[in-house]
Amino acid sequence: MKEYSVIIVDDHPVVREGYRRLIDLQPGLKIVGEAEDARSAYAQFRALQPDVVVMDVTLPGASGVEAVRHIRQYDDSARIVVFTMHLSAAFALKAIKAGATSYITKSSDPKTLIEAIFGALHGRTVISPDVIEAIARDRISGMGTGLADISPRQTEILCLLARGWPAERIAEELAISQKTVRNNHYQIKSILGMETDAQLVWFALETGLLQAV
Amino acid sequence: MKEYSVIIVDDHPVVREGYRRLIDLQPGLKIVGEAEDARSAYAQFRALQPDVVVMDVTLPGASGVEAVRHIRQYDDSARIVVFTMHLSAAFALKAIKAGATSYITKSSDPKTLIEAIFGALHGRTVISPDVIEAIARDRISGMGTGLADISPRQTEILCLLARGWPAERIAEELAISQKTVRNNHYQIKSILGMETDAQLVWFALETGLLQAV
DNA sequence: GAAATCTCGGGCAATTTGCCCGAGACAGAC
DNA sequence: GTCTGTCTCGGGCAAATTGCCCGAGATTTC
Repeated sequence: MKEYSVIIVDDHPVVREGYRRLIDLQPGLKIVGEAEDARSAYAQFRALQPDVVVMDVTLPGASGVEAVRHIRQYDDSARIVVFTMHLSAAFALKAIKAGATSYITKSSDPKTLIEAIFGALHGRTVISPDVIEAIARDRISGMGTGLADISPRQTEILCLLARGWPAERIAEELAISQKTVRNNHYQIKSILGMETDAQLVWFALETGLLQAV
Repeated sequence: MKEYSVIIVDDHPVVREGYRRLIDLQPGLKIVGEAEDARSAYAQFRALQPDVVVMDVTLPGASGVEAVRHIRQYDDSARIVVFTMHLSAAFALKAIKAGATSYITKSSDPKTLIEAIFGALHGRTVISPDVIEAIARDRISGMGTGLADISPRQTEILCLLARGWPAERIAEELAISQKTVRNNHYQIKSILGMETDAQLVWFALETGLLQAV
């Protein structure tokens, strides 16, 4: 039986231990390397050329989604299983768009992860059921994530607004007038159907535009 | 050598697998039960009377901090090691106040967790170094969490504001006038030194007043 | 080259914020 | 008992912001 090589990427040591029990003990799979951030994940991939990468997308420093994109740019045939705690449709879609083969949540049954890994080896995409449900729910109630409804510039402004920046500082940062920032602020709330600024923060959090510390 | 019993509480199966490798393989410790939410953690504790509980505080449904309090109410001598991904001074202080014996982050070296468990058996409190640092930083730059500076009523209002509720709805909910809500809104921002409402959300998130999904 | 979209901002009424005030309730101190 | 402090609740009012409409120039799309 051929043994496939896996590298695991997660910033929490205890989770990496968990992978060892789940993956390394699985006949046919072998963990050949591990990384705890995006940079070293990429380095490990180049050095070890594993058959599959299993990675979280919330990593210290650079985003895991960036790491996925980066790895796929280097090797278009790379198989990447994203394994994360975030049960968010938008997050999942972002990861898939960036080139992830599969997207599984940490609340899933361990065998779902194993199936996803073997699936990935054959190029199959596996999305865990809870995420599928989240995506469906999202589509039904309100037309996608909403992120698609606002322009790139507005997304940029939303990002800063949600970070808590005052209009004045955003205007400086983007070199536009405060009035424009305010107009966009209003437009964004209006398009997304939000009543308060606090809701904008939650929206940014849910769509993965921003990450909670 | 006496073998101590441990129950583990975490909503992510892979993390529970990690515990198994870290704790169960450790001479002197044995995992006798596991739970994936606050309710069943309490039930398991009553049923199994373990020497130590190792638990995350972000659980589906009821907060883990509540679970800690609940368990300690049932058995004041319970030893509880909180093991979580949240590197937040306020979060840690809340857990300790609720009765946790130790507070360790998931980014810590696994042996820190093991030390904390053995420490807990002897009633010693262990706080992981990164959290200690966060607490110190917090104390230095700006007098504690800030939560102590606003009144209970204001905390209540902050909570709703940060959830994204409009003033109107808060007024209804609390049966007070919109004007009072607005006045408090202003006072809260003023006392905490925040400029925008979005910052309030982040504050509530950091202090553990609210939890990101 | 016409239509659509994005970006940028002006204008203006309606609302909210920022900041100050006072009153009633309720605690603990003296 | 009274006194003082703090909490809660809201009025008032100028200054600032929001909500909503508008138009112009730049780009993209068909």
